[in-house]
Amino acid sequence: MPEGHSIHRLAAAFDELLAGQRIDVSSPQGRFADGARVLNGRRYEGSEAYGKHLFQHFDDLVLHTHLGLYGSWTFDGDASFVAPHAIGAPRRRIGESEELAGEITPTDVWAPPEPRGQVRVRLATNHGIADLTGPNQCRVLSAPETLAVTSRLGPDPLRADADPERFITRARQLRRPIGELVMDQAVISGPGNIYRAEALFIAGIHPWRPGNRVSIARLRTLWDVLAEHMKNGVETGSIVTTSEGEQERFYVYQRAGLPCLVCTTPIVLEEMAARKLYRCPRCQR
DNA sequence: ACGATATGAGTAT
DNA sequence: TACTCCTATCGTT
Repeated sequence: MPEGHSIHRLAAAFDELLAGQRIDVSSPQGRFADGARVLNGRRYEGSEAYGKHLFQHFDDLVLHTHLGLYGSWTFDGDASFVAPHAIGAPRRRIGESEELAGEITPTDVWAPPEPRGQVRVRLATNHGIADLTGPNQCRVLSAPETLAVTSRLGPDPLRADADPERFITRARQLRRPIGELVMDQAVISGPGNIYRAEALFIAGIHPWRPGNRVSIARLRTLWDVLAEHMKNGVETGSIVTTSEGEQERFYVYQRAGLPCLVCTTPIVLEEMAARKLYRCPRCQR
């Protein structure tokens, strides 16, 4: 899935492609027919990403989506729609994986493609489309309802308004393992299973250590590591947490049984709160 | 044709 | 801790 960095990329992409325009909103699959009718023809005012939540403002109404484990947005359009992209090469898909958009010729006459698979929502202009499949949240909210959602989220390291002290204070109050707290969106919003594993490794923290037994200094380091790597994820569109020169993308994620890149001890795979947890038994204390 | 899996999270027990 | 939701993909029969 899309961790927080993907959602921030989406917000930027939508601002660039749709802001200020009237949008044709439909639900090819039909499961969002009512919402699509309400939003259809409204002006796109802007996007906001908060943790893994995306809020898209259509006049006074908000399309709130959450991609869950396997949701994704797929883009297609003519050169004016897809070509310029503030955050790197145009991507056809933002979700489980991103692919480079195919070759686009300015002279192409573009026509909207048939929806592929279960498209819950299609946002369309004359120049392009964005199709949403597999979200675990997709609904229309008022502004106050939007605030009610974000007010339950912990600070998002990718947001300028994030307060790391809120994360540190909360973590220090809880006895649950720090590995669980990093995945708890009420404690810190945006990180998912990959950033969890990798940041705890880089910060040298044992995932099962209770939050209230991780020092303030190490929690601050953990926040900084998360912020640094998630920002890199926003810029590049992919998660790579290893240092330059390293062949692997990850230190521990999906490396069960393989030698730790730092100390060669085999990486351990366990289960934590029904999710896979990877750690180095020697580097993380 | 199945079945397992996935970068998530709410609700029930 | 388990079940539920949502979908595509890849491996195995």
